[in-house]
Amino acid sequence: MRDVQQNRLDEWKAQGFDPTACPVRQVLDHVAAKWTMLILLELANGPARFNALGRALPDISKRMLTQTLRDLERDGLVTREVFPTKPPSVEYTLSPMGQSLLSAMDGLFDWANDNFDHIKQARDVYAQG
Amino acid sequence: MRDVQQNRLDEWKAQGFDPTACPVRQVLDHVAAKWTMLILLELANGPARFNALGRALPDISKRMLTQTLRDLERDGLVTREVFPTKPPSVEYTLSPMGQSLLSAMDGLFDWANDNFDHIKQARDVYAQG
DNA sequence: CAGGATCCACGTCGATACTG
DNA sequence: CAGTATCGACGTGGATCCTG
Repeated sequence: MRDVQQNRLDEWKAQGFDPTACPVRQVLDHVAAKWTMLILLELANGPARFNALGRALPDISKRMLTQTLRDLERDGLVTREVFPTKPPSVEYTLSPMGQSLLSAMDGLFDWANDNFDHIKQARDVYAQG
Repeated sequence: MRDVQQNRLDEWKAQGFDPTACPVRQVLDHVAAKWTMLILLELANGPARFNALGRALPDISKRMLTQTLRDLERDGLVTREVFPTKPPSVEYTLSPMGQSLLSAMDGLFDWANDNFDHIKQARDVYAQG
């Protein structure tokens, strides 16, 4: 609430504290990134090549697949290996850290499957009222 | 990968299956929503009023606070109660389902705190190579 | 096969001003 | 206090075309 609490925000910034630097927010942003988790889940089945991932996620564009894989590689969640065949083939593998992230997400996945019906119900009720 | 796998996507759609309707994706979108989790975490400390939440999250705008709270209420994760005082006061409370979502997120929160340093390291390494 | 580059439509979000 | 309404900036992502 910038208009009400600009003061506090400014204090934080003056002290070199950036609320957007919070680890939880950073990881949440990652999780939020629309494709990251789907790709990680796919790689949980084993290493896969670029187009194989594309086939597994029919509604992703090449652009986004490339970009998301770069981000994941950059953050050490996925390993990229190029094989000098012709035409070239590239294999993506879940890193140990990527695996541990998926493990940490398990609770959330289960929750999603268990509670989505409740959410839909809540939405219906809300739509009435 | 629309150009490569448009066929498969079309098949799915023809069968009435919408990949974006996947519970996991829906919940992930929710988690992604930049402010939802921060608000839920804040409400974990107990019920809070509109401006109290704003004070706790200095860099949220009134617009986003309102909108996010509406979404949470709509999905049954948060309860909204109006007290007819003057000026009016509104209290937001975590619902049981909201609490269970937070519990399901615990693993992820812990992971974020434990592994964020590793991610930063990976980024540094990547920035070099 | 595995991308890189470019263009553009769209949705999200912040800032601002106003209300019961 | 707790919002609503409106506008404009910005980022994200899809479509398309090109390359080693």
